[in-house]
Amino acid sequence: MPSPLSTTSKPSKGEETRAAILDAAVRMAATDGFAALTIGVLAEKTGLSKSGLFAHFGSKEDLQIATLDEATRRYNEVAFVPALRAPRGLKRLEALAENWLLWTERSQLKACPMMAALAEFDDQPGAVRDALVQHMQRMNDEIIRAVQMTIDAGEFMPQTDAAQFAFEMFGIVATCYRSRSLFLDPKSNDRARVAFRRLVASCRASAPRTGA
Amino acid sequence: MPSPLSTTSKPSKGEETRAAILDAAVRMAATDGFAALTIGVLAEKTGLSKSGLFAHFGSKEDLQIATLDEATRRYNEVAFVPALRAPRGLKRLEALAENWLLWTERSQLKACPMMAALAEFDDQPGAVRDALVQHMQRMNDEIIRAVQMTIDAGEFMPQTDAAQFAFEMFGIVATCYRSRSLFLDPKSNDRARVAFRRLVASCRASAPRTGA
DNA sequence: TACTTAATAGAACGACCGTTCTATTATTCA
DNA sequence: TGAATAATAGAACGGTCGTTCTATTAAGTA
Repeated sequence: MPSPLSTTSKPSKGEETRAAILDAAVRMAATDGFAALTIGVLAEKTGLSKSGLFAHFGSKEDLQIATLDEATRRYNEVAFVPALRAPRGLKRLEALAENWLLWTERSQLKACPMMAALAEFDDQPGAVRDALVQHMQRMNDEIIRAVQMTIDAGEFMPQTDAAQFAFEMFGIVATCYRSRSLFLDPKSNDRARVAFRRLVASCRASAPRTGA
Repeated sequence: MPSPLSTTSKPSKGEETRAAILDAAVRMAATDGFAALTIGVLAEKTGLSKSGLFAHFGSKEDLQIATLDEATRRYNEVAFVPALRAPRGLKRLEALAENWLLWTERSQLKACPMMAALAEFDDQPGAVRDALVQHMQRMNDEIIRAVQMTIDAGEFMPQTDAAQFAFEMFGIVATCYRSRSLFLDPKSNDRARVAFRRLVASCRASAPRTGA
């Protein structure tokens, strides 16, 4: 039995195909939603047999969770970690927002798999929902930390409610994604940026300028 | 053949059961999502046979659209129309926001069926998605109208972007619903109200006060 | 009340679902 | 290279899906 967790050393054949499956799964969840993520279709798309694919995961539920984990890993890789290169405070907060808005196209995904998961599992109890809540909770906590740093840096007013800020920032990004997929509105990104600037302005320590 | 559209005159037996089916369908879509809205389960829940229920709708797709229409009808009945009793301008806009936040519990629904539909159909082409886009477009237009009235009343700055306001207001409400179902956060409503006040404040014609 | 039509039940369909079992083919490692 | 083991294929399962057909019961109407 190979080590279940992917190590940095040479990947075995099984680990390679598993990675290929998850790649297809993430792309598929983003495009068609988790409901369309059936084992039969996924097997066809990866050139495997149903049972061959199934053997990599003990159950459909495990496959869904693994897909969720992989999507989170990619978000961290292309959006969160790069934003940490920005200096603590408002600069970093802005980088977090911008990277969050753009991470799907940077990952060549048609939509955000996390948002798709949110939509389909937020009211359906089970292990998938639990995993999802944990991922989103962690993301939310990271935003709160970044806001707190901005307060500590003196760029936001000390009475700024960090959790409230995270709530609103999440809403702006989520609505941007929805506006893209539902209304196909090319102005979605700019709308989100205007909203974010408005939110930031209302928390600024110095006299907030009302943007255009 | 009875008249397909429900009239105000005496309802026939068929119309009665159809209404009962749609009532169960809306409640079920809100609670478990549209994916769980299968004909078998719905038949069981209404005490009908599968084929008996099916006969009321030509197809599953028609059932989904009818469920969407019914949900919209109820939203208009308990949220939109009552808000029109408030005087044009900011008062009405605030009533729209508050009623939008509270319409599901006033309708005894566990969640918002429209938000559930948004999540599951926003990227899946078909007649259901088309109907959904139309409903949401209409809602959005109504908000834009209300914002424009607020501008005309001199309560918002003339350069206020009404479409941008609608975008952000939609995001606030949507995130509130998600925060309720995903994080089960009892503070969700208050968070949404704070966000809405912030949005309103940034558009006020007189000097905007930065709320708590 | 009789007749027409609407409303519903029941059985069956092909398709796909997730899952299990067994067999066969690759890969790994001594 | 050869033995142990991992990776995959293929067939089959019971279950549920949406849908269709035919028969039966209920409702509306002259």
